[in-house]
Amino acid sequence: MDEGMSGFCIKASAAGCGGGNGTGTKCGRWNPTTEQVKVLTELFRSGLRTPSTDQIQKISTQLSFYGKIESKNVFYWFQNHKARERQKRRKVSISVHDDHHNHNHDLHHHHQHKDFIRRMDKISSPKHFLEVNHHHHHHQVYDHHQPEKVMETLQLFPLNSFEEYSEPEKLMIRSMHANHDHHPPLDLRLSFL
Amino acid sequence: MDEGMSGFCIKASAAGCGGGNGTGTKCGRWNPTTEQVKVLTELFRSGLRTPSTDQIQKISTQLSFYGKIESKNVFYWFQNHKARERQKRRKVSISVHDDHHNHNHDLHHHHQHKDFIRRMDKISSPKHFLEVNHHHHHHQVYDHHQPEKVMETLQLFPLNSFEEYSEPEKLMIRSMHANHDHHPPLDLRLSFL
DNA sequence: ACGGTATGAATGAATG
DNA sequence: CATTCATTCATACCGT
Repeated sequence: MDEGMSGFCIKASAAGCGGGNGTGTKCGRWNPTTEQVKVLTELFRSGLRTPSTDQIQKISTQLSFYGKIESKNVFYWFQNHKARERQKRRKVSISVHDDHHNHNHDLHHHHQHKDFIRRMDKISSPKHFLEVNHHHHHHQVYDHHQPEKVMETLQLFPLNSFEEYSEPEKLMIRSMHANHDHHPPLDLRLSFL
Repeated sequence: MDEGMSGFCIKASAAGCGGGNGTGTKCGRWNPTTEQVKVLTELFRSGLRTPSTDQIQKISTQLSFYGKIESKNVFYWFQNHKARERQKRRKVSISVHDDHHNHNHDLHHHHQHKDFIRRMDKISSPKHFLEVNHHHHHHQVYDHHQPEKVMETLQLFPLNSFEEYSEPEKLMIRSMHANHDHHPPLDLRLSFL
């Protein structure tokens, strides 16, 4: 897995890194070698989560033996790894329960995939509050319109209201949910917000 | 990383993966049904761009009626959809009708709000040897569990003196631990078990 | 069979 | 530390 799964992500795009590092590494973005990842992972597994500046420097120095690397890469690596690890731990696998799933009332379209039942526990989704953006013009022009409330209420199937329910799973939902917008009962369909 | 890939179901023996369905659907990757895509697209169209965790879970639960799906799929779907839309939008916007006036938009939203980020400054480049000379008390920066001993002090490589000059790169935007009179307990040599 | 394209998944890099 | 953006990798799928 991880890098081990293949270990060929070495993309040598000779795009003038100018760096002058003889390794012909791509400059755009650090591409860790398998060895580097291995070591980093090992350190992480050992319990290191937020290395100090000194540690970061040392680590990157050592890792530079395997290829181009900068301290900030190490820094980011740990940040990301930690964050994603946690994120992963907080997934709620819901579709594992096969109640009456014979959902084949689909229309006769092209190809229909019957791939099911498999417990691929992986990361899940991040959480955040409603970020009904405030039209702050960033350097991007997306998020054109965030409807105040996406009221679609796409009632497509026998909705199962599971508002604040937490299955006996390991819902690690550390709810930072301060207060949802005082949603009274909230009909919980596909109408969010 | 551990969280890297998912447990691919390369061996669709009898577990999930459809168990020899005629379509030979591979389990490795979520393949949304047309209904799922339809709903997702509808939601997107209605303005939803970055669903919160709650929303993601609700959506995926609802969509599971149509077939196997997990929260992460929904998460990724929105991420990708948003990103690609932006990317496409960008391609079209590039040089498209720049009001031939060359607006001198001198000011950009360049955040020069960096102030106390100097710590990462030096981090940008690997230093010489590891100068493990600092003594200090213990102040673990490790999150929770800190293996009493994480070090094996396994010298992997010849501690070369690699001096990578740091280019005028941005400095890390982040204040590392303010005072570090004390250095981490680790004696920082790369080590792994 | 390929080759291109659409898109799911992963992750480096930021920013607040 | 949480969340988001961008880029890339890996596949599924479709056309020729």
